[in-house]
Order: sequence, then C-alpha cells, then structure tokens
Amino acid sequence: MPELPDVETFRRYVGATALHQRVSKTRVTGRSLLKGTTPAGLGRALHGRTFEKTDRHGKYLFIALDSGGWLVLHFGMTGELHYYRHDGKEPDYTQFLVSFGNDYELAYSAPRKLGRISLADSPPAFVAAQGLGPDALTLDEKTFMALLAGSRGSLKPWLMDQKKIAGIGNVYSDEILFQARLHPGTAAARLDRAAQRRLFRAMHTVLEKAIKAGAQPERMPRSFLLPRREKGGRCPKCGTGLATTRAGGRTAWYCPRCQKK
DNA sequence: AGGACGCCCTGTTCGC
DNA sequence: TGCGAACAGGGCGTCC
Repeated sequence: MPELPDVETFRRYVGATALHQRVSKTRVTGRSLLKGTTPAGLGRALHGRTFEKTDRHGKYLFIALDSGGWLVLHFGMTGELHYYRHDGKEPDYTQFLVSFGNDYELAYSAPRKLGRISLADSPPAFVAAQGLGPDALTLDEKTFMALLAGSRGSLKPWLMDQKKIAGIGNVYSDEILFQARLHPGTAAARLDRAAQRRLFRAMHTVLEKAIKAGAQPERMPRSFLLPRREKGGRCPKCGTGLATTRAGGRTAWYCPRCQKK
C-alpha cells in the first residue's frame, strides 16, 4: 500500500544509499510498468549517469540524474526498493534493476505489476502533465479549506482523489478520518469550521507520524486504526468492533461509535 | 462532477 | 481436502 508515508520512506532510503554512484547497467523485466519509455530508452537515459538527489510528490518518487533528467517511480500496491551488494541473488519479483559500478544494486520489486516507471524533464512538469493536486504535506490550511468547501462528494473519495490532493490512498484516508472522528461517507461540503480544521490537522499528524514510524504498522502510535484494519479488529479508542463500507470500489474501515455521520 | 464499475496484476484467504 | 471465487488496492478509462 505505498501511499505518501511509504513513498517518503523510499525517498529517504534512496537518498541514504544510492546517490552519486555511476550506473553501469539496467535491466527491465516488468515491461508493462514502463510508461512513455522502453527498456532500451531507460537504459540509454541511465547508463553512465549518477543519481544526484530525490524528490517526492504525492505517491511519486523522483530521482534526479546528473544529466538533468529525472527517473520517476510509482509503487502501485506492492512496489518496494532494495539496495544491496550484488551477490548473484536479487529480490523476488524484481521488475527493474539498476546496477552501479561499485557492485551495489537498486532493485524495484513488485509482485503485482501495478506501478509505473517513467522519465521526466522535472517533477513539476510531470506533476502538471499528470494533473496531480498539491502534495498533502505541503498543502496549507487555507487551500485545503477552499478545496473542501468546493466539493460535493463524500470525504473518503475526496481525500483519495489525487487530482485534488496528492498522496493519500485507501489506508491513510481511513486513518485520517478516524483521527478526525468523521464518518467516511460524510458530505465534504457539510463540515463546519471545527470539523474542517480537525480533518486538516488529522491529515498532517497522521502522515507525519506514519513517516516517523517508517510507514511500518507495528511502529505506529497505539491510537492508530491502521494496524487493526482487518477482520475482528477493534477500535483503539473505545474497543468497539470496526465496521466496513465500500467507497470507490475500496473497503473503508471505521469505528461505528467514534465516527458517526 | 461524482461515483460505480471493470480492468490490470498475482499472492493469499475464504467459502462451499 | 481441494478448487475456484473473492479480496487486497493505485490508477485509469468508461458510463450514467
């Protein structure tokens, strides 16, 4: 479920491991993940280059090349990155492999090939071309309020719409709504000032705490719904059995007692 | 505009 | 026990 906190964790991981090393080889297995490029095109763009810095917008990770171009990674549902010393083995389901001259490799693995690998001129250019909304963590409260007031649908699909706000998916929208004590089906335009504020604050604290936990459920605060989002799960605040509902073809988990419509 | 639905994709879990 | 259906869900396209 790579959403904003997971992708931010990957971004920091790449920054801490894979920068400033010359790319000696690339290999693409999951060809269907490439958008707007080919295995050969990707190879030409990366070969002999180094990764200089990283950036992130919503669920997209950007890696700057010393040529001026950018590599763009999206992790779909199951994507992961692994940096390791080459020893003949590689992670299961490796779809894209970057080998460096120092014998280390960066592998993009994904059992379900639902992610995306692209090249871009710059993060802003890519964001504009994709029509992504502002990143959930850089969005200010005033803009958030304005976006919210102008919407007619319910809260959960609104939070998950990448064209409105980028970075929040099914899992974290549940967490944000839980912390804000709002039912996923609440009409966005119906929120009073206090509830709008609560939602904005919850969005921030949830994403920040999740990043702090390295996006690992077992390291999240005790008050989080996330690790209990499964059959038999109970509300961390009142112990009530969690309920589910459908929104946008996804399962929403919530506490029927703490999150009334 | 918003939302339901199908599709992609495949490992895991569920139900008969 | 075994096998197929359902599910997991990010993003996109289609339709109402």
